[in-house]
Amino acid sequence: MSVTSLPRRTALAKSGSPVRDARALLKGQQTKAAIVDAALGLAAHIGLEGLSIGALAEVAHMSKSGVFAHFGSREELQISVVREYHARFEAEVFEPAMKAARGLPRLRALFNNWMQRTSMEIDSGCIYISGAVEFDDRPGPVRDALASSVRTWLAAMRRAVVQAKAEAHLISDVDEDQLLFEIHSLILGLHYEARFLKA
Amino acid sequence: MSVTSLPRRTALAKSGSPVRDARALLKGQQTKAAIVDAALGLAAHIGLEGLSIGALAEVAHMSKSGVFAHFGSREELQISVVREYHARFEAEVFEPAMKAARGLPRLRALFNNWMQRTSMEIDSGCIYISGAVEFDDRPGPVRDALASSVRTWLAAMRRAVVQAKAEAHLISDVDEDQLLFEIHSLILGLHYEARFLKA
DNA sequence: GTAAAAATAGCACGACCGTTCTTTTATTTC
DNA sequence: GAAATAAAAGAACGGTCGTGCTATTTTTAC
Repeated sequence: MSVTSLPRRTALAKSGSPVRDARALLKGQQTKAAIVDAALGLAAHIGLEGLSIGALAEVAHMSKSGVFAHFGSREELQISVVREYHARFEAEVFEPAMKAARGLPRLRALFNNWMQRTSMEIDSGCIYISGAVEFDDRPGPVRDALASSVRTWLAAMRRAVVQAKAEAHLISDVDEDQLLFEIHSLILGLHYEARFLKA
Repeated sequence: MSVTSLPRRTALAKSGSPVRDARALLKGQQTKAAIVDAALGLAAHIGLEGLSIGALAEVAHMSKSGVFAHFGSREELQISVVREYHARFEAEVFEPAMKAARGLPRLRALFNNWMQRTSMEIDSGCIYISGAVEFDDRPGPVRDALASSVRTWLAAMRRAVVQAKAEAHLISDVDEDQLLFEIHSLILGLHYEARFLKA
């Protein structure tokens, strides 16, 4: 079995002996992370709505009920996927750009990272985009989690625009919200062309 | 029954008495048109993938098999919906704009009609956008029909840009494809904000 | 009006879905 | 080690799906 060969990740547990807490995750948490990882890969291709527990179980080499037990409902699984996507997006797009100087350099870094990620997602898809289409008419916790993540990211992007304007790196009468909207739109256009109209 | 109160549409039949041909569609064609109409309304909300024959039958007040018989497969139904959407898009966005003067006026008219339709689709959705997300990883005749329709429309939009440049309504060094891309992107941004991030 | 043909309904199928419950296995605690 | 506990599997449920087959009804043709 390859489970024991997985890298042990440390984490703070809510209670219990501090000895274990400092060493590794419980086995359950470990496989749960592996399931979410597989689910994210699957959802990126076929969408959050297309994500089925049966297909996920097959990919994860587990039984349906084994997978299910970790989440309690399909909705909770979808939310876990959204949260994981959010974390990776932040780590890959947001955080590296924070090393750039405040103002236009940082705004450029953010946009470049965003574009680069979108380009690399050509064969996997962005769940902020596919999820928006799938859940724009479907209220509920999944949509809420999705919208919350997107709004968090757009707010970060907006801060960068405001700062660039404050640093006088942008002409003074630029409309922050309009610029943010146009940046976002270009990403959506890139995604559409690359994913759907490719070749 | 309201079927007889539907507007009778004339059409060329493949054979048979010319007397009937000039008067009305066969009953079958009539209800098929009604089914496609209902299917389009349904697909606009829940997507082409979410469109199920059972749900459609309920909306159309028919049996599943009654609906199914008109298409022979779910795929054929989806393609019919795409074609119907294409026809309406053309009639609503493209054709009225052709009355505007060639060049920038016509380009503006096209863009305005496009924007207006997108705005009115806030509570129904655009299947050129939702379909792109649903089928970007799913090759087949539905994707082909969808991509063909979108490409036809984008090509028309591009012609308008080229003409506007030829009429010297645009500065001479504008890149037609880049402008087309930016126009398309703005529509996608509008759709995203209005449908998903609303309120 | 009657016969041919088309349209629709009814029913059943196998497949997959999310979920629940029970049993077995693996892990942790002492 | 053994006992306690967590994790995973297995089987079954009711439901919906697309689709095929066979009647029945409605529409067309003469």
